[in-house]
Amino acid sequence: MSDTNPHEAANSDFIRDFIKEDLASGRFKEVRTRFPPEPNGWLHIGHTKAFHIDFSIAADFGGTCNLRFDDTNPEKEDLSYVEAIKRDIKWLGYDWKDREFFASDYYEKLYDFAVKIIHKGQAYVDDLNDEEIREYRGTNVPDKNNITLTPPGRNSPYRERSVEENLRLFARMRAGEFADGEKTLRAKIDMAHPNLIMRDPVMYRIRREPHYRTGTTWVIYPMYDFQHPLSDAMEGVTHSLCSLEYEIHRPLYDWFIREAEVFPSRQIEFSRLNITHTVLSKRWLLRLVKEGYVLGWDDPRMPTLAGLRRRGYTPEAIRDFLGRIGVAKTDSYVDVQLLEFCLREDLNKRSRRVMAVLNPLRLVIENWPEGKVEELEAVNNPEDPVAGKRLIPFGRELWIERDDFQEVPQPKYFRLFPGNMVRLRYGYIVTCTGFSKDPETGMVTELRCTYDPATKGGDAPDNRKVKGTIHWVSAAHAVQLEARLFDHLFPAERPMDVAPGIDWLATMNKDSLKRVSGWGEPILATTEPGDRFQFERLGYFARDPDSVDGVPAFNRSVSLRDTWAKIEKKGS
RNA sequence: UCCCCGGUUGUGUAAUGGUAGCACAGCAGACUCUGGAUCUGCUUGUGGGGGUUCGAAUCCUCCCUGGGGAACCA
Repeated sequence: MSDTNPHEAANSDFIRDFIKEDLASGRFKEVRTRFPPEPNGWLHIGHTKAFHIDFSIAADFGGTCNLRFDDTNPEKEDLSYVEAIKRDIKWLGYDWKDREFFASDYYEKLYDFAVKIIHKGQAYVDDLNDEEIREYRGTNVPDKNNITLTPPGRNSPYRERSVEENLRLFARMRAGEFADGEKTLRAKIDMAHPNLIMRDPVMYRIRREPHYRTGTTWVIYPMYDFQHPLSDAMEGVTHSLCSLEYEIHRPLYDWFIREAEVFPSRQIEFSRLNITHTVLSKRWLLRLVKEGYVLGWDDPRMPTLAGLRRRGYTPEAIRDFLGRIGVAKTDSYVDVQLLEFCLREDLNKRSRRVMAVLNPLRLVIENWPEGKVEELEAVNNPEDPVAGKRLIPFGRELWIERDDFQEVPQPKYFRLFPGNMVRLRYGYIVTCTGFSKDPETGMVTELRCTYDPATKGGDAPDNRKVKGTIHWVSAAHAVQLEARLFDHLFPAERPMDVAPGIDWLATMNKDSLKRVSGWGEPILATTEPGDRFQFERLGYFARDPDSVDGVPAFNRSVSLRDTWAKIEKKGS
């Protein structure tokens, strides 16, 4: 990708500073990074921060970034996730060229490294089961209430097996001579280490589970802590960038590199992305899907890349966002409004304008001849002259937005009310002469206006001030459409911070999707899924792949900035 | 409890011993055939105490406070 984002070019960050030091000191001669997704779920906006950092830093330093699937857990991984992840990364505009790797391709080499470490007397086969391991580690009761002490762990009774016995046992583990969970291979480090990660971590486990790539070739699988540093080293990764949760794993990362005597990759950690009104936890997102709170992983309300894409987000907007949020070690919560700002800014420049009415009210122009139709010229995009112009039909009966009429106008309201004049965008200036009401409900059913023939196109030859301009659609030519209006899935700014004892699902916005039926310009009948428009005065919309009974559906990607809404809110 | 890592306007992020800046949000105004866009201006910040220094967001120290960790997941 050609990176033109000024924000990331201009700013330095602590990772880039480290890299500059490493290059200056000669610790590394080049920069290689990697993005290591586990193929067990869909990519969301949080992951994009990680791979944006990996790819853009490599690009900044003239280096490369590998895509490596960290697929060492056969129980959760699947080829379909690999495909989805690749599709999403490509869509965002990042290119790993031919550097596509799989940790599962390294199984044989990793096994050899394990043997090497056993030879050095730094690993042993343990017969303890998972519960016993935890107990021996000295912390059988994880306690968030800070009551328990952390005693030093105790050595496993199998810790002092001879190298020969360990070698023999490990080979038998691989050969499938033991049941799942019966034995593990553990690094022999220090059971009294203050960092519990270092208390003889498990390197290999036995699991008779077919792997999506290696099938039933293996019954032992390497653990992340063992596999990751060695995979990095084998690929010559200089800077292994990951999120803060791995910070306490770094001593172990370095330990395996030292003991295996391989390329000294360096791990650097940064804080992961949080966004207000959004959850970015795989587990939470899975529950939303599984329990039907959303329509699927690609529901436009989801923070998944698939969801954002369907919602109408552009790769450019997301990349701009990623350049603006920065990189640091502070736990951060980025305002979702920044993401929305980036989208508006991008879409404002590039999307065609079109008129659509989503809450229709009939307007009749009393002095317009029955049956007469005129074609009026409209600008496709005032921000982009190249986008050209189009013709839209105008007639005696129009649909306008119900909100654009008030029987008794509130202060500062300058749209339609009895006696007031507004401009119909690209049409004529009209004056409201009356309206009808449903006697039962009190709802306004129809508006009547007269038009001024001298104002064709919307220009007032006498320079009279017309404060309001409203959008409209000719009723005789209107195309029916469905608009899907979204609100945050979570009303709380920080939905993950739920009070103890409260199920976060109970805090969800029950009304985050509104489907409304409306009318649009004729051109909207010929759109394709994925097409993006600005519906003037309403927001940016993207045509959804889905449609009901041939009525095209449009997702509101983001609303327009709405100054009036603020005025209205203050007035109430 | 122990170990690790953080705390700069509402939010995010710069300043690497020398004028605390930028963006979003917010507020006010200008302009406008989208109450859009654009433009202008404004408010708000170095968690606290002590120390080093001519000078501290930055270095030292104590405290306060937030996050992470104790999987045969990654």
